Amino acid sequence: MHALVTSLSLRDEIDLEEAALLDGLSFRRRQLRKGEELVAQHSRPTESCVVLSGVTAREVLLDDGKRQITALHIPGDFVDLHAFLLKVMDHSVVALTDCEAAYVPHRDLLRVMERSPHLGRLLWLSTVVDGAIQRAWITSAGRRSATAHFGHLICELYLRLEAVGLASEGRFEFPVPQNELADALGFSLVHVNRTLQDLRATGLVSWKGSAVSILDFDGLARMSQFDPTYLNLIRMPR
Amino acid sequence: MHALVTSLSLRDEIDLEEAALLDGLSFRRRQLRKGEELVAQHSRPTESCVVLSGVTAREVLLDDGKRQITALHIPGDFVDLHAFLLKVMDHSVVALTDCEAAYVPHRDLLRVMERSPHLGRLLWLSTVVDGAIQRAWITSAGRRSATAHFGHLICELYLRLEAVGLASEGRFEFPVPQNELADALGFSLVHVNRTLQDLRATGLVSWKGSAVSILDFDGLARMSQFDPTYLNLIRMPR
DNA sequence: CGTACGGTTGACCCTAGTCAACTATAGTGG
DNA sequence: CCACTATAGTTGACTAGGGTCAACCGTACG
Repeated sequence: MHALVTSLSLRDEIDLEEAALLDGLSFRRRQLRKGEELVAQHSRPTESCVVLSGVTAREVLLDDGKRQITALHIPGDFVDLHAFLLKVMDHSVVALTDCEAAYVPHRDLLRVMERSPHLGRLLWLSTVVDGAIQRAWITSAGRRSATAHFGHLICELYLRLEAVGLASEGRFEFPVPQNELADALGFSLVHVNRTLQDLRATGLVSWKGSAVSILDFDGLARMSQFDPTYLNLIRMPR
Repeated sequence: MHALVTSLSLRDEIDLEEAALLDGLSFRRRQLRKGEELVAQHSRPTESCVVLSGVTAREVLLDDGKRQITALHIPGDFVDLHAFLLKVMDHSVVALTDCEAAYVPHRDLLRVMERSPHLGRLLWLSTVVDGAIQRAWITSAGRRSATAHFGHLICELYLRLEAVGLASEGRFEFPVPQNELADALGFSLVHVNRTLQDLRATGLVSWKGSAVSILDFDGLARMSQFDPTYLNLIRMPR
């Protein structure tokens, strides 16, 4: 599980011994096609899942057929560490693109945490950062204009993808249709389309197919009231 | 810190030795008047804060003066355990009513976690449950009608308050003005008022001043698509 | 060349925001 | 006891943002 070393070391130094512990974790690898479930709602996972490639989403399906995506996950993200403590999944995790995922047994995670309380804290941290992102989403949904909401998400995705080497110079690939963006933003499909046009019109963003390009990050961040603090992409002792 | 024993034992058995560890935690007690800050944005706390009485809120202030409340906290809740890992607060925590709070030094928490990995997991769990609640809020904001959104919040508050003995028989005290509810729900003040009138008209809820009464919990839960699973108010080995 | 999927547009309507006034209630000081 | 004030709640009128429906376009792929 070397992906975990990379991902956890985004936020704190990992020493050789710790890296060896993570590298030695046993896991099972799985390929998923777009639309497949990585983790099912109401299941009681005994392993937790790390995204290796592709984009995945946490989704809640309501009785009336509506869907809300509550988080987007990119390579390196631990997608259901919660289940380790919550035991029962209150939502499902699905692949928005073809994906590769690694499943690590909970008992192995437990062993790592016993041997290294520091790694335990870093795992904890990754769930806490998820929470911080969710707070930003709540704020966007409640109090930001549609363009600011969308722009905020683009800033967030860019920094997260850049941190794992999947974005640079303002550009990244994001092969997720407007349909799914709508469920992440809480918009209708039509409104996503129109808001995106507004964003293009500002000259801050270009988005063609799956090629996203931020033409003026500072400008986009300003108009979206985006402050990257919450992502905690800073290496410091934790 | 006996409040912690009560609160952590909502979700798992706590044995005598663990209870003694928690009871022995040193802390400083503080009284707060309505409107005062428990934890300031951008601060780097060296202690984490447990609510002993009153209602508190996590709030984000935007540049344009708008405010979003991203979480409500009630007695027993650990309000900024995150800061233990995030280091820098990306939001503030304020008292919505007069409050009492206990501040526990991080180094003492660390010691407890070293002596009892199980308690460490339960502390972790409390942040993970916060995350689950935030996901429910995102879903409400994005995909539920105004009445369902509000109703969902009422169900959530009731179960959380009931779990700590502050609600029973469908009734609880919630001395939080519509103004603040608006910032929690992402509504305008006027819309809170009108949505509350709609809720009253359904006959499911009565809300007079600070006296909230759920007249038909199942009915309210049904119309709000409320499923209590996410609150994890079940005692099981974690 | 047809089909499927994703993106785009227009027309219409409803939900919810804004502004502004007004009421109710509790607390305060004369 | 009665004004006076501050806070909370309520109402009406108007408007803007965003949802819904339905059609249409563009492009990749078999």
